[in-house]
Amino acid sequence: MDERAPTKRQQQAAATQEQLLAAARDVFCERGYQAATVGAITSRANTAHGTFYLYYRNKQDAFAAVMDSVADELYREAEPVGATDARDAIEESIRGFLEAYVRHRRLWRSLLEASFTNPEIEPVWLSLRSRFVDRIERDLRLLVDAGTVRPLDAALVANALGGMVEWTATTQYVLGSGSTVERTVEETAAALADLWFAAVFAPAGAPATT
Amino acid sequence: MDERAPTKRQQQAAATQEQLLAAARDVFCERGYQAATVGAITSRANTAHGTFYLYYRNKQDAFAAVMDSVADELYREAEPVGATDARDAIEESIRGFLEAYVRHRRLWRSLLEASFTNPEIEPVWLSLRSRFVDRIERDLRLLVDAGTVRPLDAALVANALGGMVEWTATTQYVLGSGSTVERTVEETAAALADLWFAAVFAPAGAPATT
Amino acid sequence: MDERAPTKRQQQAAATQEQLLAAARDVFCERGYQAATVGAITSRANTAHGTFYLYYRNKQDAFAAVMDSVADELYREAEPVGATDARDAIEESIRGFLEAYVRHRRLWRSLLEASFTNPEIEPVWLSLRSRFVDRIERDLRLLVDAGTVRPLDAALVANALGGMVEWTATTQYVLGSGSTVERTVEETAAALADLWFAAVFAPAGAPATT
Amino acid sequence: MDERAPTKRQQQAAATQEQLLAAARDVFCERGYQAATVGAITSRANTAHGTFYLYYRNKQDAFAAVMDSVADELYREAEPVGATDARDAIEESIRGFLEAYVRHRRLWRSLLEASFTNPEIEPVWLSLRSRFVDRIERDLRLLVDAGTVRPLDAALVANALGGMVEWTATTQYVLGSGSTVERTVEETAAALADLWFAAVFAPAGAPATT
DNA sequence: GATGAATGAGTCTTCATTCAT
DNA sequence: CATGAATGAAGACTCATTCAT
Repeated sequence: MDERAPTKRQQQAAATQEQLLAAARDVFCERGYQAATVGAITSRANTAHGTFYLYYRNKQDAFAAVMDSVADELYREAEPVGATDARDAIEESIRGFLEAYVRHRRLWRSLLEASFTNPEIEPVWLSLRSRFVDRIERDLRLLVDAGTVRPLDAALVANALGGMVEWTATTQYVLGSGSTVERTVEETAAALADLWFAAVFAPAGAPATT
Repeated sequence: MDERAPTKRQQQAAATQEQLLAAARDVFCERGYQAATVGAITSRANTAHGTFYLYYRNKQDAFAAVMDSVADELYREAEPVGATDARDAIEESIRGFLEAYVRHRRLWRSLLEASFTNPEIEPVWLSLRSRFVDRIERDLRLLVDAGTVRPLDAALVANALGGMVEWTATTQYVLGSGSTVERTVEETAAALADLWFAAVFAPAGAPATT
Repeated sequence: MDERAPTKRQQQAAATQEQLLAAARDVFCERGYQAATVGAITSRANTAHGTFYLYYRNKQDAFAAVMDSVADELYREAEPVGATDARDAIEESIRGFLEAYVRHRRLWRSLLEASFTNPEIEPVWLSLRSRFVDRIERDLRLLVDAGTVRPLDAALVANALGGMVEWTATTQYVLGSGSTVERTVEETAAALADLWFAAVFAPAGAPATT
Repeated sequence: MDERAPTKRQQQAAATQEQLLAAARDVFCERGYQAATVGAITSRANTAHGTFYLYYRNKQDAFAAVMDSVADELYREAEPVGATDARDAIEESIRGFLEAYVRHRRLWRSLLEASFTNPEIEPVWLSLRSRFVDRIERDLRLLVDAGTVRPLDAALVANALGGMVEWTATTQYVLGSGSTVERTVEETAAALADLWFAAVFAPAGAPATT
């Protein structure tokens, strides 16, 4: 009976929730987590204040919902399809990530803010992050198992290299404008890919110690 | 009049300021930035509430003072004296950094929180960070100029490698316990040094593309 | 049209109202008056929120209905049938009252709470109470008219003695556990009957002034 | 140093607290417990909203303070000095109590309301009440020990007789005007004293059972 | 220099009630 | 009859900052 018929009321309700979600995303982008208020969200969504609490338990809950709704975009996995070359695949992948990151920089900033401010948000962030890191780890493991690269602590290395990219993006594109290195996404992707490739595909033996 | 011999009052004042600074450090460690209150600081310092404002303009200012007072410890530069080997020098340097980082993890967390929450704190963090990154950049530049390593965008690479270490430390030691990779400082330092060395000292030509 | 034969809809409606009433009783018992919410009642009754307002004007109204529905149980009049002895009759009556009181202590508590909080409930409580007090008054009046006891202000005395029993029950069985006197219902009934009997059947003349 | 000199600031602080206490008493009288708001209290006290929280943890705390400050008046112990006659002493005592009760009827009502609404207030009420009941119990025990009256369960009887007076006062003077018996304090005191005296000083043996 | 009393803006959250469907 | 989405008023509490003493 309730299978196939989104009642008019259900539609309206869904629309309301949608409005709230969109409003929340906007407000979190503009103000960050702390400075965002439920009032700002509802007034932008053109709903009554109390309506917010019909759909979200509290600000935190709404924030988690927002992050969830953009998770795919945030860590668009830029699957390096068709790249015949490992190095190109890496660069392409990094560039895709950086582009997605830049596109949502405000939201990223809010997520980091929320995670550091509010311990209950941390898991949200970590799970988002692990989608990215886990894929790296998996790929590394394959390379190691195939003997293509020297033995590596896959989990640690994935976290380190993923962190390198993530943190470079953060320092360059999220934090205080121009406070650090200023490079285009292209340049940055190329340089990071270079480092990444060199780090992973280095010859096994203790490298020549200059 | 204020040349020689600190007046008794001046001594008193210095002592008071010292108490406030110590109290502030403790409180920021325990509660983080947002959750820290001026009241908590003054009551731990055994001073009146208003006294705080004699020495610091506001919470932010006190936080900056705290971070400044521990800056050297935070980024102890573990100058790899006597290391004859580049690889050893890198590992030693990274280990020193990680150790300092772990020792002050609470304060680091507060600093990150404060930076993301409060734009005015960002410069404090960036300047702290640049003490570390700048040294890396300088060293890289020497290597590049000497032709020891392939040409590199020193600023970008320094930021990336520094970020790799910093962010690995953050995810492993600062964030929600056990949420990610768990390795000892030793293990982590070794793995990071390996990556770092490989990344920097890779042969110049486009490496063999698997 | 609505003479005979309750329509199916009417039966449905009656059932719904019954569910709401039962749910309301449970919720008032568990939470008291203030803390009870319409939402808690409807969700326990498995009805929509709005349905509540089809049958009750508001929370107050539902509460009155609940109290009305249990009125007989609350002040079960333990008509002391067959008691040949006045004293026994009194004790039996008191015991019956205390037992009923204890059985419904939660609801009593709610009623008192509601009466003190909400002036409109007072009449509900007073009318419930008067069922009890009025019977005492009537009996007293009979005794006075028959010359069996000394002249008494029947209304006042009935209120006083009734209140003695009622309030003893409240302090012993309704309020904060163990905060006052702790006696079994038996013991309490016996002692109260003793006082009651002595108070009513005292010799007329100014009693011996010790 | 802080022995004998109420600083000007301390005086002002004390005055502020005094204003808040008086304002709170007024507001609780007028609106009852639930309906009283911190805002109403501070605006009547001509202080900022936050000032309230300098002196009281919350509404409950302020209420307890109010009740404490009028405790003596509430249960003025009308020590029946110079009464040569037990009966007169009882009546005088009861009258004193009723007068105090009537004088503060609004506050009593609030206290009952608060006790039933708010479990944490119960102890406040019970301790106030016990000042009254305990004295009765003590006196009863003396009479029993002296053999002047028949053996009685002093605690229970004190609670019952005290409750009789208290509850008569409540029903007659506190609850909905004119809803029950209407008698002057004089009349009520006389009747209650009569009952009390008869109940306590009844002859030991099971009295003639009509 | 130090004190600490006073300020008051700012936000979340609950819930009785209504009404379009 | 029943539903349940939407409303919006109402209030408690915190805390950075000031300033008279």
